[in-house]
Amino acid sequence: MKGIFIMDIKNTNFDLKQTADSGQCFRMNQTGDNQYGLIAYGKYLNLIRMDEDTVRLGCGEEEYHQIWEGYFDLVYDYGSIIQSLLSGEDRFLSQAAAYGQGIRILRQEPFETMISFIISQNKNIPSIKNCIERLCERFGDYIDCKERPGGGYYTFPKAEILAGAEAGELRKLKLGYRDEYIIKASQAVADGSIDLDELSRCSYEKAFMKLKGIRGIGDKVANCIALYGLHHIEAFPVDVWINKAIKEFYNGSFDSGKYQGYAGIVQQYMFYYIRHLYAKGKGD
DNA sequence: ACCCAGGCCTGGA
DNA sequence: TCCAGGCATGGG
Repeated sequence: MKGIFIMDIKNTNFDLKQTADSGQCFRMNQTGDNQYGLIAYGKYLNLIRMDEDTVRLGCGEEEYHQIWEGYFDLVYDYGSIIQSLLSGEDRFLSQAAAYGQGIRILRQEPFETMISFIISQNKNIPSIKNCIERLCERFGDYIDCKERPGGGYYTFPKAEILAGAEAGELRKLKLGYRDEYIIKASQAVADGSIDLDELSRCSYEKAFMKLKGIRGIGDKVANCIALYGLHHIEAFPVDVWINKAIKEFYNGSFDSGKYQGYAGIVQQYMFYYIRHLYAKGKGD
């Protein structure tokens, strides 16, 4: 009844490298040539780039439809958005869209997204990844795994677990001053005073305000959680890189309202492209 | 040693 | 409303 545990996905706008390097997720890593491994929703998924527009997922059909099709937003048509950007008059955006046309906006677990982006503040991406792995090793569940190079892995911790963690324990994981932010946010989720599933169903504006009520979550982090965890694709996170792009290519002001309803996708192309423009010493 | 990182909070103009 | 400084720590 399970069938073969391989799913080939045909999609012209699904690039593993671009998605893994897009800064949305911190547990999708390259494991070989054209090969990536992802830990999410308590599972490990192997992904292989087969050719231009084919990705092979190491999962069965049931798991695919239950988790990964939504996770990678594969039913959504990114092609038409890219086409409109390519034919638009904004030169920077058309180049950005052309460069990052394989990026997808992920539907990550809301709680993991919330904690991950609380950690992200004032850190670079490699450092964020290291912190998250340490957090998972210390507070997540160990899962035995044969498909994964390196064997078993740790799931992202549950809110109830982190809610009961001690600040000192988190400090040992090099989370710095974010320790109390993480504990308080986890407690809010665990005791029900914030309902992340409800926030994914309500409006972006309401979700944004509710998230900002949590200590350690400001405009930028709230928008990241809204976009990558709650799939409010109108959210437009502004970080140091987006600011760089706005300063350099838009004379200091950019109106994301021109892309009503999908500004977050536009933001993602901008982020990925501006980082590429500034990248030094790394061929690609 | 130095500077910056997918920022946020507080306090003072 | 806007800005400066502090924050805990690792990566480059």
